[in-house]
Amino acid sequence: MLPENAIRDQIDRRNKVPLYQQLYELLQAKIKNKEWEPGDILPSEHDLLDSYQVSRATVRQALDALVNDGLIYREQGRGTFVAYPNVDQTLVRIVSFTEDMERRGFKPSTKVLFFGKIKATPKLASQLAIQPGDELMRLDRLRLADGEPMSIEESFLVHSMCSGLSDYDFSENSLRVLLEEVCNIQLLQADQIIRAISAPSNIARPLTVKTTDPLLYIERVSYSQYNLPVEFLRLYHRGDRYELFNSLRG
Amino acid sequence: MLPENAIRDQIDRRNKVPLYQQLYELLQAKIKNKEWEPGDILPSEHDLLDSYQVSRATVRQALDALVNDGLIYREQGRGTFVAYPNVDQTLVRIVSFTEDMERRGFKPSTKVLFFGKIKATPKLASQLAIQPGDELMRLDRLRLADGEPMSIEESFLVHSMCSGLSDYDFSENSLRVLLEEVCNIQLLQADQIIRAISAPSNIARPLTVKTTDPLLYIERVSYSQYNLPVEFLRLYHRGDRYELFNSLRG
DNA sequence: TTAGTTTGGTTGTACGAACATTATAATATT
DNA sequence: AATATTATAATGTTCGTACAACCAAACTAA
Repeated sequence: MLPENAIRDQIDRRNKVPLYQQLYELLQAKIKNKEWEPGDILPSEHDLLDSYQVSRATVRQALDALVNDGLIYREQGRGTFVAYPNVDQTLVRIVSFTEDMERRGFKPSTKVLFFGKIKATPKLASQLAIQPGDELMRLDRLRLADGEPMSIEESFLVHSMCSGLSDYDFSENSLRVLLEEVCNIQLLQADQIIRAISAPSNIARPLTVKTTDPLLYIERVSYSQYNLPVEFLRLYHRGDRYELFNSLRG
Repeated sequence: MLPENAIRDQIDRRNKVPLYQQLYELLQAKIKNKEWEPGDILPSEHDLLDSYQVSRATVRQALDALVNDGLIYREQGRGTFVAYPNVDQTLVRIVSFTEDMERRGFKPSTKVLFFGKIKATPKLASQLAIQPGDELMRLDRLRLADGEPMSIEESFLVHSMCSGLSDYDFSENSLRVLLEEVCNIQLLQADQIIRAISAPSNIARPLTVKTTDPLLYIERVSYSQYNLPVEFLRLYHRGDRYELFNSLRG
């Protein structure tokens, strides 16, 4: 983290970003940077409003958002604590394969299977709100956990939004980080469909499974901060190794 | 809706339930009872605080919860509207098969495959926080959509919590409604795991699929209002007919 | 007619205050 | 020493207020 990128641990009242949003991001950063670890108690609401010079309502609004994200939990009479990341976030937020695997206790690695420009098919075009025939970047990656094939990701990116990506090594760099740093695009929202399918032969081979074996198949469309579709993703997860977890309310 | 069960459309300040929670439930009921339909504009926050005699903070807290549920959405400067139920709620809240299928445009029906008492296996016991050998009620149902097999549900209920259920017809009555009305148990929380599997032969037959066909398999533990595990559920959804949908944030 | 302006209504953000509920630690009582 | 009480501090709930940002419609002036 370079000093010029380092976020000052205070709220800028001239900034147009709402105070609770700024506070939310500051606290989120502290948790993500392991400054506060799971089980740690956060400063009390009173301490926080004192430190950041905002009202309690603002503090609580920021904390509410973190509770909603599952990053913290509150216990009346005791305090607010950093949550244990046992809850699988894959069905709540956009999580990188790397983060996902580390959460699950695997060592992730990646092998690029294909990278190049293609023309949009009608189906891709409609998902990405472009014209059939428009240029797309396609990136196929085999994802491994502890060296064993786990998933295949087929990414389709709207080329006009990210033409500068060709020079990078996608087996080392995170696509999301590159999108943000090179193209100034943040993927803030996504919609996805989850199905169970039989492994198609071209997928089965690199995954080292049989063509009849079940896969957890996900199609995802991700949207930028401007609410424009940027990426269409096909995920093929090995049914015998990969599972999703989530919580429901009544 | 019998008059004695009808919820009075007002807030009871002697009730220990928080005001925002009461208001949340009242508004939720109006939406679920189609009193307000998708696209309809809700009364403004000012109108609501006037009608229910609470503060704006309380109104907003109730509305926040509804937004979180995806039941309403807000547009600054315009108003608050009932959301279109295009979003699949199956990964957010506990949804009955009936409701799920109606959302998807199918006509649901049910065939009971098995109903009786069994002894808890070690695995079931650990999931339900009871002792191996303790009594469970088991209910296996084939779920059909437009008359075609869609899913199989295997329910395991802690017998000590719901001994009065034996007399009911589960092909006609909703298990959740019976649990609530007969046993006074509400399923407010659940954790589940989602996998892709090959259809086991005993499941494949009633689903009318081949044993190698992929299924979307879900294991769910549901908890009561007292936070005690009540039901363990195995769901086998036909991979060719059933899919899940959800949204992610960045 | 049309482009710009005003106005009223809506949600969004933010403040301060008060009391309720719960958990923990300190203190008093038996 | 064990138990009951009290004090304190934390989050939970609710109120009232104010202004900002935004939208739509009515209005005004070129």
